[in-house]
Amino acid sequence: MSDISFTPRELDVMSILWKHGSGTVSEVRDALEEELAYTSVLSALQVLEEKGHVRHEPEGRAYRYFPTVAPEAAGDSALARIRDAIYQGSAEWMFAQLVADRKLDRSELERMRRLLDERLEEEG
Amino acid sequence: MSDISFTPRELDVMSILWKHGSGTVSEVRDALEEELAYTSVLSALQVLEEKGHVRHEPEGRAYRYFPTVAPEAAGDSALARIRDAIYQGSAEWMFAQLVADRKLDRSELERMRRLLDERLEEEG
DNA sequence: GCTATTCTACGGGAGAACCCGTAGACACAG
DNA sequence: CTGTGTCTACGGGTTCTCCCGTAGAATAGC
Repeated sequence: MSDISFTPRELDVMSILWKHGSGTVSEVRDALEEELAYTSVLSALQVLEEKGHVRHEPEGRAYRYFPTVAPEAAGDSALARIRDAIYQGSAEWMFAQLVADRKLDRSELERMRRLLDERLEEEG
Repeated sequence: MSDISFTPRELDVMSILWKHGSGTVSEVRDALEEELAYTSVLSALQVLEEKGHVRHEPEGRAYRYFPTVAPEAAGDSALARIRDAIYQGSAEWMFAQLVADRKLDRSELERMRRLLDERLEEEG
């Protein structure tokens, strides 16, 4: 499996691109929580492009950047890493942690159960 | 909440300590997949200690290192980070990814549902 | 006692990550 | 034409990460 991973700052930037679908340097910069210099954000995007996680198209005088990696792919990678390293390979244990979160309300939990039921059905 | 995070190598080391409860430099070194020099492993542990993720006790001539952070705490941090950055804050979406994993067998899925049911009960 | 082995402490080098300033291209306003 | 503003390219400085060699202390073996 392609191992997709990001540095903390790269993840910040990718998160914004995933959220908005795409972004120019200025848009990413504005969406970023921390205030970085324009060129810092540009650098981050150029590095991400070098690594193949992002591509760009000219738009007017500027570039518009698009993610080339789906969040699901990045998520799979990240979750597998956590499962193996922190939960010793136990998806169930990780799941238990997830479900233990007090912030989850009843409707969310019910939708989760529904997802699980559907998954169990297709399992046969 | 305290934001716990590890570099890739640090995570390798912590994973071993969590798995075995504790470890000397040699033990960690032996358990590591990649073959590192003895002093490389020592360095990693010393850095982890500096950061407060690990402590040590003398044992015979050597030091025995103990994690000071529970895997659950690290897991919570890591999962929250993934949820917010990759799944745009949606625990449900992340959950769907988790459950979609084809490698999960029926009994695992059923135990997950049981956990979910218990959680729903205590939700009232 | 003497040697070999097994530790830790220390320091440093290579490379990645991170951040930014400057230079130059381009467009637009006046 | 002449600023003024916005954009990318480029390069460099700083810090972190990662890895390891050497030095020296302590122990074990003989």
